[in-house]
Amino acid sequence: MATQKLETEVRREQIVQAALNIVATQGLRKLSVAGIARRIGLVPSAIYRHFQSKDDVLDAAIDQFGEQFLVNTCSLGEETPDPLECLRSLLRRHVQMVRENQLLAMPRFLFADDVHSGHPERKAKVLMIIRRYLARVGEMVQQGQGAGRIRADIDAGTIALMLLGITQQTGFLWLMSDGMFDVTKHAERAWKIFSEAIKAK
Amino acid sequence: MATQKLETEVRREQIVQAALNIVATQGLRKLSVAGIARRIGLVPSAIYRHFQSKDDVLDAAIDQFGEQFLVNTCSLGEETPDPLECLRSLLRRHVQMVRENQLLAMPRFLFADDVHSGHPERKAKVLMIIRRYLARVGEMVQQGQGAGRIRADIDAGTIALMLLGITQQTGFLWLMSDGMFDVTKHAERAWKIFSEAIKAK
DNA sequence: TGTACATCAGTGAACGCGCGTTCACTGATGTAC
DNA sequence: TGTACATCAGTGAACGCGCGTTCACTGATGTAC
Repeated sequence: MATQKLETEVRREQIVQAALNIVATQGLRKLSVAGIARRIGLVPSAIYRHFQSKDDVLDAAIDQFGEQFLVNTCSLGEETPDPLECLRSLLRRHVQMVRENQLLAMPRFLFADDVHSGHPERKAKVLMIIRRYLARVGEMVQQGQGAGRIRADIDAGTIALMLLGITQQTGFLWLMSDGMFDVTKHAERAWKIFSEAIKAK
Repeated sequence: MATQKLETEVRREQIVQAALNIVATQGLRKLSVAGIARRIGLVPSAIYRHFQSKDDVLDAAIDQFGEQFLVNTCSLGEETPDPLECLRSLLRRHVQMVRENQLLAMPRFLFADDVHSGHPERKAKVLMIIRRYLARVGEMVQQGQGAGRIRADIDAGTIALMLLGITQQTGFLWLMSDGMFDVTKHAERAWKIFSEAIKAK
């Protein structure tokens, strides 16, 4: 056979991305060393040239997911001046990630299995991703409250959680319907109700 | 050893309940025939006196979950006349189920693993549970719209989905925080924002 | 009331499959001289 | 420019563990006579 040789850095990226794709589309239980290897045209044992264990691959995949998930929360503040529009854009981008089957990885990491129990550090890692998201969204909300765009009598953390809730909901619907449900439309409707509720009068 | 003998009907209930508890508290991956047997003081092979396979146990556990989840949606209509109060009661009861670690079984069935892929009927079964929930809640909403208590310009299905979203959100927070987060308080806050948004003016 | 027998829940040893992991080996690439 | 050697990604066979499942056997319970 003799597959083309590539540097370990390249292979590591390929392996992590393959693992993340498998988790996002098929779930954590379907993640196998053999499956990862097949995706990038390698033999299972070749994975061990680049990672010590399957667990190490999983950890790297969670990190990778965190970056892909949080990248949007960083830049938005500068682009869009209006905090409400900012929240809306964030929701839209995450709904887009759902439609590209990227965001499903999160609940699959969370609810699947041994993210908990055997691996508390791993759970803490996922928790940190969510904390960063909530902190960033909370800042946006507080900016909006300071600017008189968002009702100041509602806890900013609650608003951040509810926005995450809408995103998670679209992921849930996308999964349940095998991509048939129009999650974009649902997200727009939910946003309409939600944004009217938090908008300053 | 010689454990006490019990009728197969009794054992079936014990097995299903044990399986459901394991899934709800530890996740689907931690569900093993040996684990189920240990919980009720049997030897693994004894399970096969009462079920043909582990898959059969899982199917029965999903059915059992569906009953426990939907039981509240049925009776509420008669007890509480006000549709808005009715929705609130339903949310409260489901938050209570979250706190008792019962409701976590749903996302764990859904996101865990082979509920999909290998077993389309199983996914359809979970889907049906959710459809029944949404249909029931949708009815309540429409009653509320007819009675002038809920805004009639919002799609009833969207409202039902958002209420489910709040419930799911509390489950997510409960899981992430290992039960430390005050999900009841969060649910009350979210309900306040949500109910104000859908209440007829 | 006592005996023989059928039924059936429970036991424990064993099997087999999937899968993560190891290990000796290969062969291409780059570097030293 | 050519040769020897070190490095290291890739290979394939093999191992071992976990776990679902099977099977022959046990022994308690209830019923027929």
